[in-house]
Amino acid sequence: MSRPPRARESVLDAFEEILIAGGERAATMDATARAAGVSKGGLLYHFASKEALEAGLIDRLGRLIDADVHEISNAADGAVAHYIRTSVMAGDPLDRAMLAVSRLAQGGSAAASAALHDARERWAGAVRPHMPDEASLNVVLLVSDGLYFNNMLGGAGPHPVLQDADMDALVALLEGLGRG
Amino acid sequence: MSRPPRARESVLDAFEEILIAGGERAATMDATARAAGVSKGGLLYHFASKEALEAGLIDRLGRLIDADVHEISNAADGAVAHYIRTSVMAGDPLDRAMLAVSRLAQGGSAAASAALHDARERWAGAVRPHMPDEASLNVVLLVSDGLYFNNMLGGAGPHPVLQDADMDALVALLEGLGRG
DNA sequence: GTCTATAAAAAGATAGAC
DNA sequence: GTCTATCTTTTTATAGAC
Repeated sequence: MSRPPRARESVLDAFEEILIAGGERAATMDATARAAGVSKGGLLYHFASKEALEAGLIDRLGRLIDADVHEISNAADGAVAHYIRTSVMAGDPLDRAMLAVSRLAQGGSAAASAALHDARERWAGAVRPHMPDEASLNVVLLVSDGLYFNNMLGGAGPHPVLQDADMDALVALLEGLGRG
Repeated sequence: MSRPPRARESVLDAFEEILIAGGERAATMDATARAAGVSKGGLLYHFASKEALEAGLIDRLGRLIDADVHEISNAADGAVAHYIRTSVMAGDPLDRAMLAVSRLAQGGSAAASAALHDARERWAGAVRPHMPDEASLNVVLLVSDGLYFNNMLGGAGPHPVLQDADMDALVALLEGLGRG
């Protein structure tokens, strides 16, 4: 249980934010250092290379997924509802890490792709016990992926993909699938 | 009906390919020119800036979407089945353009994001007449988005998201939704 | 741990020859 | 239409002071 240095976490936060807002191209060491309020040299003390910086972010995602999978399995409102409703961005640490690591995956990072694949398998494991068959499970997983996809493409659209009422109807429909 | 110069199309093909394989960062003017077999100066004759190159690719996507929306509406195997089955990458020109423009959208290109939002709305328009309500329509759209999302994250996984049999079961389930 | 200074390579773009 | 040469800025990374 090593508590990571404050500056290190600030750098990771800044890197994450720039990846989300501007993509891999915008997320340079320089821009990250500036946003984190440290010098380039300061950043390089904590992360000796760009690759190390990316690895740090991927590690952070892994820790957040651990907590989330546990939460889904114990959700009071039901695993499916909880899983689907939290697939639309609320801006919490997991959402942000997912988005940022997705950007890295798009940039060709094999480690980032592997981390996302791994996350998806662990979510599948948490939801599977609540579904009658694999086809229904696939619908739930793919709808969640679809929500992430829309979040990922950014708020460029005039309105969110789903209104609150649409989300309620969607969850009801998917839970119907869950009851066989 | 202007037929675009061969070299221009080669440049667009190369840019698309590099975006898909390596992301926005890898898709430099230099790399694109090299892959297209022209010099940087040659590329810049056809596309005067990086922005113009991206706009060229977005235009290409728009033309392919036109054709696809028409095809979905007239699909012999049913709109839903056709839409869902073609959401998983076959490597055809539309798949490639979608993937490449998604990379640009991730990089913060507002034009790319707008083009993808527009495509989604047009697909919704083509599928809506075949669904009993908006909740069912949303499931179909989101499953399609989810399939694209998984394609987008690349073949890093040990196996595709869906086996053939899983796809058949998925389509059957979604068509059940379509029948109310 | 954090900084400045600097190197080495790569980026987008211009100019002008052919 | 396509090329080479060149300019400017940005990017990653190193070296070494504090």
